[in-house]
Amino acid sequence: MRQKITIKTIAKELGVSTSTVSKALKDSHEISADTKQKIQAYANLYNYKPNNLALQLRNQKTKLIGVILPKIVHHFFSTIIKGIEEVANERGYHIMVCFSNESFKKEYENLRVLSNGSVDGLIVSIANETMENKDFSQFKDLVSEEIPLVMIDRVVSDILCDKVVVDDVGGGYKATDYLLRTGCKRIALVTTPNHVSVSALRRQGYEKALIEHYIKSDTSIIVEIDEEENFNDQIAPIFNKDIDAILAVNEIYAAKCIKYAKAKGLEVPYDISVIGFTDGLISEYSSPSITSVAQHGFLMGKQAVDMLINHIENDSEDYKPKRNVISSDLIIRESTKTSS
Amino acid sequence: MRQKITIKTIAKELGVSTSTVSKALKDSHEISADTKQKIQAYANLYNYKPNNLALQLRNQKTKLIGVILPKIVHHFFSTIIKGIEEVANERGYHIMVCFSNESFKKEYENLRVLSNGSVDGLIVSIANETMENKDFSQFKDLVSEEIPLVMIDRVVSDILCDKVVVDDVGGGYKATDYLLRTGCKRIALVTTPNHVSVSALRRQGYEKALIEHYIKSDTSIIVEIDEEENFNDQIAPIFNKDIDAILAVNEIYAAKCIKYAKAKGLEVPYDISVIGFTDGLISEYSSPSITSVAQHGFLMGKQAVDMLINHIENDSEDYKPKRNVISSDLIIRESTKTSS
DNA sequence: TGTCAACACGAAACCGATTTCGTAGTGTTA
DNA sequence: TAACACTACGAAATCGGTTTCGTGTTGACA
Repeated sequence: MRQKITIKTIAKELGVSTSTVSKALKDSHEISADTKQKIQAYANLYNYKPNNLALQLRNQKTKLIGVILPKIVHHFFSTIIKGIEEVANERGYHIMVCFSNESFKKEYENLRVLSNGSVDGLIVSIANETMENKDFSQFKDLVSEEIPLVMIDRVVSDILCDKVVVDDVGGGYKATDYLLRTGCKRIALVTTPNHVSVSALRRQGYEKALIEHYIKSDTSIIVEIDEEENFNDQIAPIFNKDIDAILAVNEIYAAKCIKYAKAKGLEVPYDISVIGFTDGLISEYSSPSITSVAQHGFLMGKQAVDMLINHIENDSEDYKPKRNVISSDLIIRESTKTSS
Repeated sequence: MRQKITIKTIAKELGVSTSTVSKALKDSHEISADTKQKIQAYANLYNYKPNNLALQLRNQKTKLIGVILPKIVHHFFSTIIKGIEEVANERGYHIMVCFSNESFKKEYENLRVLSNGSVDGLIVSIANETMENKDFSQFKDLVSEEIPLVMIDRVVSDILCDKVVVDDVGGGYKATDYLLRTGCKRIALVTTPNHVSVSALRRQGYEKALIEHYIKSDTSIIVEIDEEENFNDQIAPIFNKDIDAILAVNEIYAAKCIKYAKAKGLEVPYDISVIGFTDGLISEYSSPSITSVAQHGFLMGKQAVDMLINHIENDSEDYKPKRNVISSDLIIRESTKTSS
């Protein structure tokens, strides 16, 4: 990079001290109008910009927020980022984004680097691998170092920090309840293995709704997809079980189920209703469009960063962790019958 | 934040100088084994981490790359980010992500902040608004300040920096050519206003293919969507023009066209073929799945960051700008006939 | 004419590291 | 014993700003 112009350069060039330059650029009353004018003109001419690093070091704050998410090519997570970035910008912050790719090691590495003073606070959604091996020590370290932290979506309860979560139980409940109210009797559940905490919660909601309608949940129509490659082989069995509806824990599963049903000659929603989670582009634009549980990632991002910045800028000794729950709503489209 | 432990703390506590501590922590031969052991043990015990800001200021490099994109909730751009982040991490960098939301002002603001020494280099895809008003002065400033810059996807030719672009002309050509080869005769184009540079290029490819097949392009079957709200009203006219295929400049337009065609009782692809751009989730999971032009955003991100870091780490005086073109491929799915 | 306040500016400390250079103390050698 | 090398460490400069405090000059007032 070319020789940057600094306060020192200006001071030397104009034969004044660095303090004078600094004050003049801030329009301090201590400096005479003449000198100010001269310094400001010079600074403008040579396009002087104060070095951010120096300011950050001096002020002991970076106005930067670290964000660590499991993945990015995903509607829910990208809307979260959008929400975070929007509010962060409004409040004068920028964001550093990292991805764990669901890997414990990469998450650990990112946390390590970002907690070295690079950022004023962190927003994290935990990687699946970390959820499985249950090693949360690095998060506990953050808390004990008093680095402001907000956990979103995938959270663990014994870490004392702010949290924003989706009401996944409620979402599962609402979807299942809606299917039952529109006349469905046997609702299959297409989900992921249970260690994925959000799936487990959605399943709870599903089971809760069934119970309320006096229906026994039947594990033979619940599929836990382990490898996405042979998705169709894994869901095939439930189609022989007289089902008239499917609740899928994400929109890709929902779309795949619809495709499979069509291939089997079933018509959606007349022969079979389908509801997915994650109200993304697939749900909106496929045909039939898919009824789905919206999780409001945008709102989640906004709330998370608001809590974080409040924490950062509030230097009272003891901060009481808050927990926000974002309710999930059912967006009704063409893949379900209308309530009658 | 709690009182952080610094080199100074350690030095005072152990009664040595800061230089000794610094050297001991780097295992310098200048320090006796005894002293080293003592200092390292102390640092470990109190979980000392060197302050990143101080290091960045000292080393005059941040190991940070600024990324400014028009939007995030979009398959193409999110894959670009993924590509950038992956290679950046491999090479020891992190990324700061900002979004312009297609706004000139926000782009300008982001550029201003990031070029203050916060990052070692920038990757930018220009906002639509900037494309329209053609004010690229801030980019020229970056170049003259010798801040490494890579422009991706939406680029302007008279800025002397590295570039990575998609072969949009080729993509438009390949798609149109394929439609013609599979028996389509009248291919409508559903596009955006022409100032969006990528749309203009895709249209060039479309027209080139028509010419090669001795077909005159007919503006009555070309629609420039201006407001997405009444999309259907805008495309309705072309359906009365005997068309047997549609080339849409993005996957949302393609999906909406398919939906509209279905509603009109047309069957895809037997009555009408459809091809979109951006090979995202919609194309893959809707039914019928949509034949589309893949733009390889992942690859684009990887190449961009590679060029950028090469530039950053190569301090030879004159850097010659490079320009990579990523070829776009046709992914054939169910919304088009098979070639026979 | 002496006193004092206001003005305009500079010196120096500071943020947290790294690194160059200097030096006290010890041991070796002629 | 004088000269010298080596070990182990510290002082100080540096990165680029901000901020506190001190000070020389001026003018007003008694």
